[in-house]
Formats: sequence, structure tokens, C-alpha cells
Amino acid sequence: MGRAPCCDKANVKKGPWAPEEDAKLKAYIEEHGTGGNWIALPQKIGLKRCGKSCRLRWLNYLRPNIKHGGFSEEEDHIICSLYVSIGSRWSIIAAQLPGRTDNDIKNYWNTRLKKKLLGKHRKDQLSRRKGELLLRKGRSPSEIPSSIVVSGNENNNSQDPYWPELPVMQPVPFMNKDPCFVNDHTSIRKLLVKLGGNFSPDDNGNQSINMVSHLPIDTSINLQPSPHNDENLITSSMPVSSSLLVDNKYNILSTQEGQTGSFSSVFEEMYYSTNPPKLDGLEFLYGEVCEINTSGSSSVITCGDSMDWGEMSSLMGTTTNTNAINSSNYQRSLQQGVLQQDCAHDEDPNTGFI
DNA sequence: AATAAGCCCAACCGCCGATAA
DNA sequence: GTTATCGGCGGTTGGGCTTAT
Repeated sequence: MGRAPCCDKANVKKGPWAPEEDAKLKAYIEEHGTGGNWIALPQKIGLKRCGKSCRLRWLNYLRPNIKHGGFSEEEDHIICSLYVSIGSRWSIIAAQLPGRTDNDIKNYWNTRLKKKLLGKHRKDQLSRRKGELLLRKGRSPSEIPSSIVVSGNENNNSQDPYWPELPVMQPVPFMNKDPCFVNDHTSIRKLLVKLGGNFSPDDNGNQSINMVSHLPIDTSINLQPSPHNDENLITSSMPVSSSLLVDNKYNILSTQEGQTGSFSSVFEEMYYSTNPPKLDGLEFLYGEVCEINTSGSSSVITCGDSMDWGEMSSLMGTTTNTNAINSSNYQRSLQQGVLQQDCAHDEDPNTGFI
């Protein structure tokens, strides 16, 4: 049996909200709260709207202290950092940015941040590869146009001073098809080294990742497994108590002596030496197949399409793990950890909102 | 000035897990 | 144990706005 609709689709208004509708909804919620029932709310107010639509409108637009647009550099930084570590968990990311909604962040990422990084990356990468290939073809550096940047020693990346110490971060578990680092601790390590992390073997000889970031947020996440989910959670290789990658001791605005460069350049740079996860639209990170044909006096560079996640996974040797974590459950627990904490600190007991 | 193309973002859609009946 | 309902989430869409031609 299909799920019943939450409202009578024929009798609900869709599309942009009128100022009167906003006023009604806002006034009611501010006075009475949601009553814990979004579906019944529009009827109480006399709005011909779906309850879900009311909820969305309130959460994304009407509730107090919402910020729109004007993302700062540090917010960019936080978004990218979290995206790298947890993927498109917009609600979790939004929870770390007061006044921002998941929808806003999602839109910002999809329309601006991603393109910002993508555009710059493509330009630089093309130059970089062209220069490298010219060198491989036996050209001397002096023959290569100065506009072409040839990357330096990629191994010389042990500590990027822009990224200070990083919080204790447990290895991201294997997650089949999940846009996180998949069963590839080398990738994780490379990335986190780029980010300025360091590694130390634990008692079992496994490498744990000590990663302290400078995010100005408090997310000492306790990943205690839900009693409903623990059979699906990692029990052996994945300690359940962990902080994510953030620590409120560190302020994103703080810079250490000698730190240079913008975040975006660092963020980009870290991909050059990392086997990346699928980063929704950042497939370029997998690299492009470029070839230079030097026939006669002209050189032609052709670039193939980026690899997709499946291709990348196979190349990375990703295999099905019998102890595979149910990624959904793991991430949900992660999310719950964040939200529980947030709620404990900030939730309005009447509305349930921060 | 007119049109096309691209961008941005509010809102919708459908799925999922939790929970009440 | 099953089904219905709800809240919440991420992905997608469509229309208005801006920029380029």
C-alpha cells in the first residue's frame, strides 16, 4: 500500500509564499509554537498550505536569526571542511553555522562554492598537467611558458601551516558508495596530512588520525550507537566515541605566524595529491586524462572525462567488506550526535528550534 | 533594445526512520 | 507485528533575475 499523502494535494496552495501567509504563520508559531504537529498547523491558522510546506517556510525563512547570503570566508571554510569529511550532510553542516539553514548551505555549495573551486581548479590543473607533460616530453623548464605552473614535490606536504592542529578524528569507516573516504586510509591520511593532521598508531597498531581543526564550533560528538542500530554499526574497527573533526578550542579566524594563502587555495591544493571521494560535482578531483600530441610544431592537449565514482572505487580497490558499516545508520548516528548536542545546548523547549 | 544564456534560490518531491495506533 | 502518519533530510526543479551577445 502506498503512503497516504500528508494533505489534500488538490486543495493546497503551492509556490511562493505571500506576505500575509508569512505573517500568519510567523505570528502563530511565535505565540503557540508548532504544537508538535506541522500537518495540523495550517488548518489551525487557516492556511491552504501543506504542513511540510509550512515547516520548510518557517525553518528556512521565517524563524528568528536566519541569515541569508553573504557567506564569509570562514563559513566557506567550515562548509568545505565538513563537506570533505562527511559529504552532503547539509543539516549537520548547517548545525555548525548559526543562522544558516541546510537549504541555504546546499544552494550556496551547489551554485557558488563548488563552481568557485571547480573553475579555479580546472584552470590551474590544466596548466599544471600541461607543464608536467611538457617536462616528460623532454622539454626543459625554460621552454615551458611561465604561465604554466608545474607542481612541486607532492610529497613535500607534511604540514601545511595554514591548517593548525587537528582534532582527534577516528578513521572514517568503510561506507559502500558513500561520498566519504571509502576504506582507503591512505587517501584519508594523505588528505589529513594535507590538512595538517598527524597520525599515531593506536594500541592495536591501527593508525588513528589526530586531526584538530580550527573550526569555531563545539561538536564533541558522542557516537554511542543507537540500541536500534548497533548491530549495524562497526563494533570492532570503529570506536563509537569520537569527536568529528572540530573543536571549539580553535578559532577559524586565528592564524598562526607564517600562515599564508587563502582557504580556497589550500582546499584546492589538498586534492592534487589525494585520491578523493565522490564529492558531488567535484569529480574533477579524480583527475583528467590529458594527452599532449606533439606533431610538427603544434601541441594539442586533449582531456578525457573525469572518472565517476564507480570507476574510481574500482581503481582504489574498493571491495565489499563483510563488516561493512551500514553507512546510513552510521551517519544517522553521527547526525544524531550532533543534533542531540545542539539540542541540549540551544533548543527552544517550546518550538524545538534553535 | 531584444533575446539568449546562465545564475540563483525558494520551494517542491520523494524517500527514510521513528513512532503512534 | 503491521500499518499509517509525521518529521526530517537530500536532491531536484522552475521561475525570476542578471549578464552576455
